[in-house]
Amino acid sequence: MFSKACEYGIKASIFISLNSYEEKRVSLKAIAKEINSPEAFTAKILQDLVRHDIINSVKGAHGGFEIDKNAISSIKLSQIVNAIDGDDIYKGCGLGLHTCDENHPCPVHDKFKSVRDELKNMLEQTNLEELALDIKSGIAFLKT
Amino acid sequence: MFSKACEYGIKASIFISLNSYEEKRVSLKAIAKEINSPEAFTAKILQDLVRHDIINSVKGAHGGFEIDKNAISSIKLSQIVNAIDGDDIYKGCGLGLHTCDENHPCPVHDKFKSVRDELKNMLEQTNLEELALDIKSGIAFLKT
DNA sequence: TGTTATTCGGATAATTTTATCCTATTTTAA
DNA sequence: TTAAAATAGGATAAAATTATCCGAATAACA
Ligand code: FES
Ligand code: FES
Repeated sequence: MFSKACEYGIKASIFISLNSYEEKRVSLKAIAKEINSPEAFTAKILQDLVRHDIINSVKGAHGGFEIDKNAISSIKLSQIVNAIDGDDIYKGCGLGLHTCDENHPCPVHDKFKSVRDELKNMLEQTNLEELALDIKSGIAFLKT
Repeated sequence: MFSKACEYGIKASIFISLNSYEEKRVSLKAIAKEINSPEAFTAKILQDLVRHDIINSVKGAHGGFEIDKNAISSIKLSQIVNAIDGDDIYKGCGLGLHTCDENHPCPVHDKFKSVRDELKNMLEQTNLEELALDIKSGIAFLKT
């Protein structure tokens, strides 16, 4: 459904949120360890999120990644997915036609569209805060 | 969402259905042309569907691919997706945890599960016949 | 019987995604 | 001023997916 890059991006963002609530920056190393991802690859993804202004990075000793505490509850999953995987998952045709087009639909268009729209709504309505709280309260986990 | 291989597999199956209703076998070449897919790659996918007993192949002159006319309405999209992409899309964790597990859920589990289940239901309830009919009646298309 | 049309299957290549490595840059603090 | 701790970013490699090529097997038919 999502790319590995996107999965890492989401998990990393959740972990960063968790720490940003406590004014703590987290290092790449700590993130990769926590979400069980390859370090260098994770670095690329974080850079991408920084460029998209979703997270913030601070270089040098005592640096790391953080998210504006006041922004956490307004950052939606859709922003992260968009930044990393683009909008294909929302707009693409289920059977790979060049574009999904009501006026030139593929055979699964109607059925596919409703699923895709539900996914879209889910991603647009879910914010980082609620996800982070589930980790904090111990009812959800970032790794197996 | 689906792999290219899966997209081709679905489109090919629809086109074969369409012809099987009229007792016509279709060649690899005709299929690839109709669904706008690379021929040799499509061949691999068709072989896969044959091995999974979803479609039937006949070698030699006047050979080609066909689907048992009486089976078309009972072949579900889910069978094709399963044959080609496996069941990850139904059962996998949205954030890539090793398994999706109610008792050890990732932060998006609940929200993701409902989308995934809707997708699953859609694929399990959609059969080849209805898709083929949409092509036949001209309200849907297999290529751009 | 031989030729032609076809699928099958193995080997290989191209592309994309995922992952690693190394150096440069920035910042803190001793 | 120097050392240490960190991110940035370019180059490269590994793995997975997508795509191509070619000979073998099979079946129809002249
Ligand atoms: S045209 Fe295929 S999903 Fe809309
Ligand atoms: S555990 Fe992640 S979707 Fe169920």
